[in-house]
Amino acid sequence: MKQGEKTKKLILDASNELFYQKGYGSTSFGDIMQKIGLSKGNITYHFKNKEEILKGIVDKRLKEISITIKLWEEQTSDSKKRLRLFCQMIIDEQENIEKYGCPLGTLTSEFSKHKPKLYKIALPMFQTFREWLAKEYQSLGLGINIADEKAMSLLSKVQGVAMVTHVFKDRDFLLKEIESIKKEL
Amino acid sequence: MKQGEKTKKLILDASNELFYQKGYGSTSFGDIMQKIGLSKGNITYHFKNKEEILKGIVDKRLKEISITIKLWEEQTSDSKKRLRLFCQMIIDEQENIEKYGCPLGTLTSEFSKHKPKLYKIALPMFQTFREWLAKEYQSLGLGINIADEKAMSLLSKVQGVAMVTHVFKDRDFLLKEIESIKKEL
DNA sequence: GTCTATAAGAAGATAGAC
DNA sequence: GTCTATCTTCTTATAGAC
Repeated sequence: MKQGEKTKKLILDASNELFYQKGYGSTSFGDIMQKIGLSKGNITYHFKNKEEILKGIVDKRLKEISITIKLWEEQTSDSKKRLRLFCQMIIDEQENIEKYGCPLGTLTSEFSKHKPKLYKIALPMFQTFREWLAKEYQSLGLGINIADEKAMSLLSKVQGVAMVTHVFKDRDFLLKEIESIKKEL
Repeated sequence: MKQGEKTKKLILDASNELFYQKGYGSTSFGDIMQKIGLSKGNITYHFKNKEEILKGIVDKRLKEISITIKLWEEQTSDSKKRLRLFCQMIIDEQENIEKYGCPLGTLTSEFSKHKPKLYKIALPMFQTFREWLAKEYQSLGLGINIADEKAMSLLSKVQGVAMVTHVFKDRDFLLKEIESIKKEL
């Protein structure tokens, strides 16, 4: 990898972490470049503007989501078990969720009210999960509409748990509630 | 009411609305004062700083929450019905929730990651509902710990619905899901 | 109490030296 | 490619006239 590509990747990784931990709006170019030990003037050599960084992050995350889903599908062909693997993700990430909330939910929420351009960039991450969940519910014999409703319902439950866990800093709640959601599947 | 008090109330009402619709961070003094047709230089005559406006809003909302709860308690002494009235609130506010999310959830989330001072100001609104829900679950014969868990669980479900409804702009989902939550109570 | 004008600071973005 | 310095814009907050 060339030096330029290397720095670009460093900026993306640092931004991804900071956008999650502090939020997009509260993360400045200074924060990002300080984290990787370069001067902040550098950032616009690698990215035209802040929005382009977000796009880079979403691309990166979408690829990671695809890989995660592929792993779940390789682990089992049982759709009910796959849905449980989806829920398990929240348990695996419990520490980060308690501290920072859901990485998808908090980012998308930050944009949904009044930043339509950024919202459109971030939304596909959510949609990917929604569509995959609906597909798995269809495999369980549900019609396409009901399957999508069930997908939304599961997304909703998991987002609620992440949100309340984060707001009340209560990881015990996360564990109990996710287990209960898994059982009800 | 004196003129000063009148203007102060106007600022609080306008801020309350804008903080909900645009978010706290994205609402400027200019936005607020433009909404009520006064010069923006005026604002610090009535409030020391932006944080004080937030405090005023939270005070106002806490009073409204108390009144709402009192109304629910007057409507029925059946705790299960009271819990359903809590859920019904989301249905009554469906239009706003679709557009702007939950007024409590989105505000608290905005602060929870990296603005601890503002977070502490906003949190009591959530706690009020949590404690009241737990009290009602206790009335249904549950022990104090289980009652609190059930309160968290209901808060979580409702927050999830509000969040997903807002992010996907899907009011139909809200209606179906809240009705389903009510039935399961 | 409200106005206009402005200070002070932060953030995104640009320019030119090295 | 990275640095330092600077520009511009926005926002909170202040000062003084009316």
